[in-house]
Amino acid sequence: MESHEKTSRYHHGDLRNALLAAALTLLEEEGAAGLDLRKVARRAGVSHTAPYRHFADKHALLAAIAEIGFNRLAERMTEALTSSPPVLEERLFALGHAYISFGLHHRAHARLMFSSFGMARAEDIALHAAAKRCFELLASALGDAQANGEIGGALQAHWRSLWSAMHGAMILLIEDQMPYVTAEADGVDTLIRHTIRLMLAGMRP
Amino acid sequence: MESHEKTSRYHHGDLRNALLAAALTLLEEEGAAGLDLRKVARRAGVSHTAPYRHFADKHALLAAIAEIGFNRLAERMTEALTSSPPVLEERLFALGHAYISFGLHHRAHARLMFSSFGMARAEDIALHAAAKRCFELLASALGDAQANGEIGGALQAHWRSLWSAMHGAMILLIEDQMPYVTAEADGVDTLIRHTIRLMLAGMRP
DNA sequence: ACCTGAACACCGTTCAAGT
DNA sequence: ACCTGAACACCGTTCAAGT
Repeated sequence: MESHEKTSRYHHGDLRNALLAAALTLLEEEGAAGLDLRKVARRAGVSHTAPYRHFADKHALLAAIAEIGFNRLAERMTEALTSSPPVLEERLFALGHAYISFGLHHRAHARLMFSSFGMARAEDIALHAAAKRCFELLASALGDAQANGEIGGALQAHWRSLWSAMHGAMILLIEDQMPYVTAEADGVDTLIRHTIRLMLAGMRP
Repeated sequence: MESHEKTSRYHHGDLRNALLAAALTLLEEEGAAGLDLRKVARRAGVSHTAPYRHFADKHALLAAIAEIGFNRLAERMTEALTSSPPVLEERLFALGHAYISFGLHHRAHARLMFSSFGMARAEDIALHAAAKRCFELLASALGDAQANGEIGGALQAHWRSLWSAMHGAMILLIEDQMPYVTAEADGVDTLIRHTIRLMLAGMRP
């Protein structure tokens, strides 16, 4: 009945969020290897068993971290879209750039998001929804373009191909496996734009 | 001086290879999670410290496994190329198909190969060379086509874009993150072919 | 309702010691 | 030259117990 409990607060304050924040910090600082449950708990100032009040197991913590990542990525992609000129190639470039630079700036987080701690996906509805929002931004950009008559053909097929290309570029760059392209913006932007141009050529009606 | 020691054999027989074989079996059977050094040693019938005679640490064992993977992948891609009609689209499809179906048939192995236990790459010359052979097959297919006048533009840029797309498709399929495309051959082949056609359209001189 | 401490079954790695 | 056993410093997870 009292209003001082509007957000769920525990002894600690809000341990669930404190744990997530600690985990995100560890991910930035030490990469995926640094992300163990005991270290996260230590960082949040609680015993190593406290997290089990808030997450069923380590997997559940990772899923929550991944969900946060997809929400942030969707934000970046939405921002990129609104501040881009209303030209198809530029819109796709903005989306691709947001996608890939998110990955390059948060490597461990991106790896975690796109690591199928797999079937978790089907069960974790919130995680699934967050991920879906990201790739639907790309789908709707293509959908608009098709409505305008700028591109023809099978929308879903186009979208899958383009997304594959953006995702592959991101992963190869993150893992340092794209030969002769360092993570510097110039080479990355060139790769994104070239890829989009190649594919748009095939999508013209 | 004697000839009975042409291949290095130990008490065990050839523990190094026995360990690699055990690791590959575990990878198939249990995925990356099953690949711990003690389990590998147990499977090979030696104590859990014996592997350290042959691999500096777990990382080194993983790198050797990755190298085997790239060698096998290069084989599959080479075979695909030789048994494909001498038409550019078909040659690229054969390469993409070999690449992606390797990944789908050996998910844990592929994940490991393309997980940058990263800077290891720069140091491990054999691993680096094995990986390079794979993506040079794609580069030379495009190079031939350009020599024939079938495609124009910047060869390296084309190659990076196409490889990104093939890689992204493989990863998304492996991780079950390509919505509405199951791992069944039909949907996968359609995706590969569509992607190649889109890009080839942009490469025409 | 939320958290702790001891405990269990594991890891990777090191190091003296065995043959 | 090749392998073993005990040991160390860790994990994730469970469970009785505390407030």
